[in-house]
Amino acid sequence: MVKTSFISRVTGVVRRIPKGRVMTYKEVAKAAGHPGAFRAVGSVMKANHDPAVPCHRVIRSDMRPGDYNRSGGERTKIGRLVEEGVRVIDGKVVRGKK
DNA sequence: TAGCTGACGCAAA
DNA sequence: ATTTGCGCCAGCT
Repeated sequence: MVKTSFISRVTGVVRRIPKGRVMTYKEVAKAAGHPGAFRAVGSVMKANHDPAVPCHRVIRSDMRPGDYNRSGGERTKIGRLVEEGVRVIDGKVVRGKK
């Protein structure tokens, strides 16, 4: 039972994100086969709250954490990323190197 | 069924 | 550097 190609691909990609690593919405959309569907990626995330899909590891291309939910937004996401081993400086995500 | 919104991205001003 | 407009797909009203 495959919801839609897009959702399956997106969830599959996000699920493969290793700990301490983050991927931008654009990268995920591209990896999912829809390089221009970064909007849909976000929509799918909130609509599909799958525990195996660490949506908090998906950030914006601006290096900002973006939003996670309406109850905390960036702050909640930042704390989660930091616990995973991702360095967040000045509200911006740093991928292991600077 | 149709229309609007949204956890976004990029270009232009 | 910041703001505005446009484009994209899926989900909700």
